[in-house]
Amino acid sequence: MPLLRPFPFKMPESFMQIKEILGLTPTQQSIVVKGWVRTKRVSSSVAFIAINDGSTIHNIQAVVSEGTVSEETLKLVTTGSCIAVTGKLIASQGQGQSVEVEVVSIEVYGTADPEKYPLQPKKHSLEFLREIAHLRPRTNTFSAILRIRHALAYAIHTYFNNNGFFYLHTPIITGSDAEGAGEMFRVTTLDPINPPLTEEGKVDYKEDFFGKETNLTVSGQLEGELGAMALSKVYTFGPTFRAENSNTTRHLAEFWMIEPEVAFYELADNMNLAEDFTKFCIKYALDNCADDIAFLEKRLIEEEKNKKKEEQSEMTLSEKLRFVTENEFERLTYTEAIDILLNSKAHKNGKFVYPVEWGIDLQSEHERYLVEKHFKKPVILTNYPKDIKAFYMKLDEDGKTVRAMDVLFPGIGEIIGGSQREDDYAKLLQRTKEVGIEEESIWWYLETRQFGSAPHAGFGLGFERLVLFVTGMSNIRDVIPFPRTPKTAEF
RNA sequence: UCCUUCUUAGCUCAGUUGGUUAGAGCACAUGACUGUUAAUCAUGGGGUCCCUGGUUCGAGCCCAGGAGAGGGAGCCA
Repeated sequence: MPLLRPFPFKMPESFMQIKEILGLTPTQQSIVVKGWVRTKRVSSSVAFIAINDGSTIHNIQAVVSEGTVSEETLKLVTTGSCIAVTGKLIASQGQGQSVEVEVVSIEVYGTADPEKYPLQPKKHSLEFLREIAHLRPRTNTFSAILRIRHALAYAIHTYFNNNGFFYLHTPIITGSDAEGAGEMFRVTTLDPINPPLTEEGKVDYKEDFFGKETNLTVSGQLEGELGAMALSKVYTFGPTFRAENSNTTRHLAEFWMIEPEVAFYELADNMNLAEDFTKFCIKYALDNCADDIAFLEKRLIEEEKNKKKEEQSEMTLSEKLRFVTENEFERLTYTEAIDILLNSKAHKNGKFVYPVEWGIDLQSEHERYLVEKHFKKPVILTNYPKDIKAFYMKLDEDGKTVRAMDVLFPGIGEIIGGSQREDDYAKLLQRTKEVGIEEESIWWYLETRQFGSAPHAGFGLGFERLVLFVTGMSNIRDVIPFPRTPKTAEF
């Protein structure tokens, strides 16, 4: 990413980041480098210090000639310590970097006892790094992931802004559990030992902070729809919470979700939006995070060497990303997908653990077969049976299926779930009753269908699943700085 | 929540049918080396074998219970 400064303001050299310094032409200009020491190599007359400040995957090399820095100071410069180096920017005599800093002086901001500092210059397992999440951003792998995560967040806002969407801030504390998207986290200020009770002996939430039961949101969609009924094109991008006891590489208790909602969009428009949007974001990362993606790609190739041949992927990370941006997503209905599965060799040979028939909720093995074996690219499945989908999805003419769509990605599974929403008041009311949602709890949602109702559609994208795909990582706990999962809320 | 695998040095792991003083690589420390690229070479220090209980003359290894972690599944984004 090029650094864009809005006004003609020259950064003082003492505040330049390493990314910027590495791009300068060396003219022996004086320079200050501030960052954390990655490695130090000492020989009798010269020492080399590799410094990183997180602005780029690349380190800058500081060269200390004999006699310039006291031995006591140099001794404090260890892996993990934080230093400020003052010196001259010169062309490097060695291979591997074009510029380096000829050191005049070093100030040690913070030492790091090498006997105790856990991140020593060697390979560490991702499991170990998860235990030291407060330090793992200092590794190449995690700094690369965090920079890509940032770039994707920026790309998301850019895409929507460029396409006439407004960023709508939906509430994080919610009084409705209407969507039924999952178990919720209770929000309360009541005394858990001695709560106020009703006459029937139940907890009296009228006494609670909000005067009713409240939870952390599982989705901003319903409020997003309210916004779309006024601003036409809106999106949310915020934290979302699920109290499900899921222990998988694809689920978090706290994650970030993007939910566009658009008035006058029907299912086909929604699919176009989902495809165009994901392609834009991935392309943005490819164009702007080339160094970080190249680093992660190299890391993956190393990792795959230890795998069996059949488990190794056919494409490198960047090939996989380019493949997605350059090919059409395959679009088919649920019913067509069931036919493909029924006619598959896997089904005929009894390879599927779960049986296939019209009406089932597709299992991971079925989705994987469609995406990874049959089509070998992202797939959009539409028009699912109404019984396995949410109450707010628009009923098809046949009365059996709804205008739902799931976007399935290789390796990740469902990355997007969306639908055209039911805009007919009577039908929506009917569905809420069928599913057992109390009318009073979402009166405000139902009312939008009575006052100027309009066809509209939207979807939800799990941000971490997108980051997972772009970084090529395999565990969702490694693409969020501080993961929240069952039994884990450290840091 | 279910299935399954694992837990031995700071990290990654080996440890034979139960048998003396538990090993390796990396990391770290010290020394050597005139420019290194996670430098190289030499030497050295470093252990609650996850916890509790049991079997046994004897347990890192066998048994029971517990805790934590990984992978898969379900639920989903």
